[in-house]
Amino acid sequence: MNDTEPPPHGAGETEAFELENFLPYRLSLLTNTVSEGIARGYRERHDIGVPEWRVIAVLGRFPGLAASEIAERTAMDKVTVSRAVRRLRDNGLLERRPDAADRRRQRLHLTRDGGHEVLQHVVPLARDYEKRLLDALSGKERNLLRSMLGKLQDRALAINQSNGTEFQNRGRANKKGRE
Amino acid sequence: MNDTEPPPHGAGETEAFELENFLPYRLSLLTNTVSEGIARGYRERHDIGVPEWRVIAVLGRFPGLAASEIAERTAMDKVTVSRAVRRLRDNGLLERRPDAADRRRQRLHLTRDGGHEVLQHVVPLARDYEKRLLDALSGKERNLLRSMLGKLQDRALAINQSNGTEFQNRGRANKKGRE
DNA sequence: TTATATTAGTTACATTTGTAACTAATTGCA
DNA sequence: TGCAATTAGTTACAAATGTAACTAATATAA
Repeated sequence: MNDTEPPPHGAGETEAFELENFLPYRLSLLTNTVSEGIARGYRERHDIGVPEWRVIAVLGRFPGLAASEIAERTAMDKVTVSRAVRRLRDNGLLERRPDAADRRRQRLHLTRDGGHEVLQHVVPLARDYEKRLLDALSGKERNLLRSMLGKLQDRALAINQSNGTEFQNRGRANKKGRE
Repeated sequence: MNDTEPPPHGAGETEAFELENFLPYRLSLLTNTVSEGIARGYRERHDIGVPEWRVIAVLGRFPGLAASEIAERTAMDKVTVSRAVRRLRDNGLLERRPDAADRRRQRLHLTRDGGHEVLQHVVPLARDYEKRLLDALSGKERNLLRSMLGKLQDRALAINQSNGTEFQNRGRANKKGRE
């Protein structure tokens, strides 16, 4: 009905680049689908987004981290963390405690009736989603997937570093060290 | 130096949720790293972003698609496509031709000296990045990866549909069909 | 010490992105 | 026909995000 068949391959054309089979594109699709699916479990109920969820998750495991340490661990940049922390504080999900040794630094803790409650509600949802997702794979595949994702992540970082002048997927929190 | 060891496992705590081993988180990290790495190849040189690149890639393979059809094929929503098309037009990378049969619709084509040029420059970059990335895996792993990503994508869509009322990862272009 | 550089965290501004509402054209059907 | 529902695409507004600039505190070293 429309002239939508693959192209006549005129002259010296770039031969058929298939976006739908392009790994980065497929990764992006999958990530979006999965993130959306999980976010739906907490977004409205708890009025938080992905950055807030990550902060909560990390603080659940490592209470007392400072914002900059969260940024390091979550690969979010410090502004994103700062904003997430503010929202969480505004909603009573976490509190700050001044660091005795360094007055720039604020140690962060989930509140018992706020952050911990959310954590205990969301963690099972997240785990359940992950489990249901991984049920699409065999046990052998699951192991291989983890291993491959690790290799790909390492490689991607290596490529990016070898390419551009310098780059950090927020692997380090701050924009220091440049030139 | 800081009190950052895993928690004392107090009372009925949610036991150690490890964000860094959570599949959706790892997918998100990898996607961001890869997207950034590729985008650096065209962002500044051609003044386009990911949505524009996708539109160009799809039009390279399927010349004459309308914006709504691009939205279907790329899983972007129609507003994103509309904006990308406008920018590309503003920069002379593509042109519209009215559809004879349906005057709402505009058939889109890359310009020979604009869009095609970008396409022919960026496609090799993209392919090269993908190749370098996949070099981290064995041939067997590469095949398995593709197959697993397919299974996971299908499963994720299935989960999302079974969960929320309704959902489409822009798998369909418009927000029709709702109630 | 005291000047300089670094770090933690926030604020300001510009861009991007999503949702909803809108216009114009087409389709369905009474 | 002709009127309601649908579709293509755009616009308007709000929320999210990134970059740079900033304040305050600490570390470095002359």
